[in-house]
Amino acid sequence: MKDRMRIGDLSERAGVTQRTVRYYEKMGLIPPGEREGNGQHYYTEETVARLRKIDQLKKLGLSLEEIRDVIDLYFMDPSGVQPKQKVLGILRQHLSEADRKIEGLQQFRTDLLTNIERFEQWLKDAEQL
Amino acid sequence: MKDRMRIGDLSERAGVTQRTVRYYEKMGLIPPGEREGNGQHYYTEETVARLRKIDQLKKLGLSLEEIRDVIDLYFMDPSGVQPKQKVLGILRQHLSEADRKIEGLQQFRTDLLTNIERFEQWLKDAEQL
DNA sequence: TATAAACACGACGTTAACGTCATGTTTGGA
DNA sequence: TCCAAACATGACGTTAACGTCGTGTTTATA
Repeated sequence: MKDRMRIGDLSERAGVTQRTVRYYEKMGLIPPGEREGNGQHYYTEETVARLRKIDQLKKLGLSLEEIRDVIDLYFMDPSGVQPKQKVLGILRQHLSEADRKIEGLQQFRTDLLTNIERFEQWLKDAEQL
Repeated sequence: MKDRMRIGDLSERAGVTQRTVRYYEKMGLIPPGEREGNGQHYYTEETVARLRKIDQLKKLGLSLEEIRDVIDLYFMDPSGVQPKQKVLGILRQHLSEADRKIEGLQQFRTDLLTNIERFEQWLKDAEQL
């Protein structure tokens, strides 16, 4: 609930390791948060949300690189104007890829069901002996 | 169309590299095919089909390990009886995982669409200036 | 039969996404 | 103030799924 966590609290609240936080930081997935001259990094509540969103997207099969391309849209403040038309393109691309994957998975699902049924039937038949 | 290809033809027809063939062979995804004492491996038409099916499943996000668990079902001859009840379990598990992934992807798709619309609207508004 | 093309096999290289030390500095509580 | 707990950083390790090289044997063709 604080807006000045160190990496320990952050990682615990987000459910990731400190190594992961540092890795994502270096990869540009989350903003860095150094403070003063001491060297320790301080993070805010939004970073927790970012880490959780990243985790969600990962579970959908997106790579960190892909996530880096879209993550900002989830935390866009309506003030950062720019040639972000590019982002739109990326989004559309991800959209059609998602469509492809969904279609493929549904086909796979159907195949699995068919196989299961065939298999059960075959087991039943074998029992008759 | 031959049933006695060597690795060159096989890999070309299946659209994979020879290294991939050897790797899959070692991983147990395709049956080995040595012949005589010479050392060269000979493959059949079915192996081409297997390689293509493996490629399809890969594109759905299955790992080689997962594929190894189900690939035989696609090429099961109705004669190999055994405690393959286990296979049924694996199939069911894959089924529910596929369901989860589909659901997630659809949510992701919806999110993307929302973001795209919001973004386009925002661009339009900004143009009004 | 002489060779180039094809094949076999071992070993090291590569990318992604971190894990796991090792070592040195900073912070927070008794 | 002192010291254990927390943090920073660098470096090497790990898994998956192959790529790439080097070297040595087999096959096919002129």
